Amino acid sequence: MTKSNASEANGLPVNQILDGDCIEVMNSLPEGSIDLIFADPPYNLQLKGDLHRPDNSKVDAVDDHWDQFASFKVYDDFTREWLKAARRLLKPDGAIWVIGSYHNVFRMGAELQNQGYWILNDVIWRKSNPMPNFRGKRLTNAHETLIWASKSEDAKPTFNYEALKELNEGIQMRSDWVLPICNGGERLKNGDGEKAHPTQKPEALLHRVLIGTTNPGDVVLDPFFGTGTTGAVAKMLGREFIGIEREEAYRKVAAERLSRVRKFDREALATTTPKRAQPRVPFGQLVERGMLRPGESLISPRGQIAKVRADGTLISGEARGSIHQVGAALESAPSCNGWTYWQFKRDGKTVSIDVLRQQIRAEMHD
Amino acid sequence: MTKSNASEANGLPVNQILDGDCIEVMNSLPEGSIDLIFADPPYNLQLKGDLHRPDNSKVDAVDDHWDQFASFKVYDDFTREWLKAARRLLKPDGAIWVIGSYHNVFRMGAELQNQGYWILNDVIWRKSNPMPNFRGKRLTNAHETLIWASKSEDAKPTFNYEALKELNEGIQMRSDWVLPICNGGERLKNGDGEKAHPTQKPEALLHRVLIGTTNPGDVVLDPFFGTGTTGAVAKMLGREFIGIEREEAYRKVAAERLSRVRKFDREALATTTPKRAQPRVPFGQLVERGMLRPGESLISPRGQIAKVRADGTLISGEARGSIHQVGAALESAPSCNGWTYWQFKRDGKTVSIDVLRQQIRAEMHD
DNA sequence: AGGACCGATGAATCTGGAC
DNA sequence: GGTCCAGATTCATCGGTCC
Repeated sequence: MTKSNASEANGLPVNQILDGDCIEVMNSLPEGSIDLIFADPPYNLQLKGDLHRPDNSKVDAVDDHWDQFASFKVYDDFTREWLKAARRLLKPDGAIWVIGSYHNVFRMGAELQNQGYWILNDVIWRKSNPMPNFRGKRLTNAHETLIWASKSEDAKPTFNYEALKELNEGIQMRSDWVLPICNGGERLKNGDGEKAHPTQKPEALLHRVLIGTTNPGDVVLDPFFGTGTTGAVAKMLGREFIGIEREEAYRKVAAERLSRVRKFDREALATTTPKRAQPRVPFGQLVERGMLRPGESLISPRGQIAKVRADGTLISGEARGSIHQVGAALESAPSCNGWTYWQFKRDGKTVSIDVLRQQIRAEMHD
Repeated sequence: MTKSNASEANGLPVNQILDGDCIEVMNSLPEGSIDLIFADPPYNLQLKGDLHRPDNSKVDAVDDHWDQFASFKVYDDFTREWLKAARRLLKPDGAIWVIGSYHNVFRMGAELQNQGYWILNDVIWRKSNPMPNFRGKRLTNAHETLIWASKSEDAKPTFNYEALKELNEGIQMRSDWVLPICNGGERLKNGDGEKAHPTQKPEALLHRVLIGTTNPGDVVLDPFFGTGTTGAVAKMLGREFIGIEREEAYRKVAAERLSRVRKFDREALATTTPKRAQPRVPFGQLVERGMLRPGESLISPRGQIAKVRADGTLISGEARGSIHQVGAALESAPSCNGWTYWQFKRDGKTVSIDVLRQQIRAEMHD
């Protein structure tokens, strides 16, 4: 194992690049310990003879006379085993991202579903500068597909909705992401000036994945580490990473790369707080604290009146109950957010009751 | 069989809507007789409860009986059978298009490969106006996936490279297609003014498919005909169609629609594409792409400093939010164009962040 | 006539914490 | 584990009405 920055957290070898077959190494790590897995597995079986069975025996069918069905079988066996090992490692609310092209992504997607993973979204990385199709026999292959899945249907995976919305300038993030391919200064070269890895992923892609589906301190595993883009972005963003890579040349490039990466400071890593994370304020507290008086009138958007009662419930005609229940009753709606629905009068002006909730929350920060 | 426009070509019931189960009907047609199949099968959506918009209106979901399958096993059996029947019908150089979402497309793609179909491209239909994710729990589901495959690896499928290039303003057509969903006047309604079919596809999508991968006079089969978009566009473009549809209500709507369709003149095919507006660039993309670093300082015209956060928001004193919001806060102004307001330092010089936006836009034109 | 405003709606695996 | 209920959540487009 390469342990230049060796450290341990909860028995996990975090911030290291582990040497070996990804399935074996994953099976050696403790069950239910990983928050997120990002996997960019190989699929170019014809050109790369580096695919091995779980028992490490060499696969002949791949570089032998090309037999589509035999090779799909081999690829499916490989996919099944590493996805199984990955699922064992995930915490119950953990999640996985896989990336691929039409050569392999359908097989990965089907196997994810077969194993009980629950697909949350498929995401299209739309390349702003793809390689053209020179022979004019196909469409320009201008995208790759990612699949984001939780460990099971009833899991509660991390999703930083607000942070992604901010990244997209206030509009909810879509399932198609326009990002350039990795080239220029970001593209790692070996000593001969050749690209160090054929499929190095752009850091921007991992930035979006990690901002959106992990929190600072989370442990992110990449079983096909390559040049370590996942590790580099994880380190910048204050996440822990574990990389697995069997090729020494890639481990070396990745380790050197990681040594140059610096973590962003804490303030920069803070992202927009979701409203759901803010402390709950019972409406009754406004009455207890005298911000609203029992008997005082609240006004609906359509001018209907409800009276505040001493226990923090409302009464309006036949309807009585919480601010939400009475609002829903007046609107004949299945639900209603009473905080944004009701207003009251102060000094001749009409004010939302949510202003009072914000006052209480502001005090709680002191 | 509905044979209002009954005709025969090479023993094929062309330009008709056939009644019945698509597998049985396909098996009754002659082997090796079809040039192109376009298939929009049930997606096997698995919806639980109702979904309401934030304004409390209810989403009219796809809950039709024909979209219900008991298990992946049942869906896979169905997929295997209709793809097998489809492959028997194709001419040796014929091709197939299938469309789906992440619920079913991985299973279709894997089965296509298993049966010996050869995938030519996967194509992303990027919806310009998708339905948002109302609960903020996922990414906006903003695309669907099509797979274009030939009958076998050594086939020579029709591909009208030049025609697609023309459709794309002289640039090689990519594998991601931006098209609006089908609504407005094109969306077929039933007598009650409700949508006639829950998943009617836009004609523009079929236009591109048929222009790109068929020739005039080709026979196009759609085994899940629905409201007959495939037939309508085929007729307009001078292709023959065969539709199979087991729901009488859909057959009726489709037949009526087809009776109104007229074949285009050749000139009518030429369309002028309006100049696109400048693409919107989210500020967060500058951060994801490393053009600005989390923690880096931006400078206002009056020398005030704001720090960039990892989600593309700024923080300056008490103010936090988008580049526009923080700029407006510092100026006590109702609004502010952050792009022209903020600057940063590079190599000792002060540069407007708008320069970075222009860089990104320049790349997007490639 | 034209612009502002409002309501409707689209293939969706769409909540979470307390008790 | 089930039940209850607070309360958080939307973008682009079309078509109709109002000013």
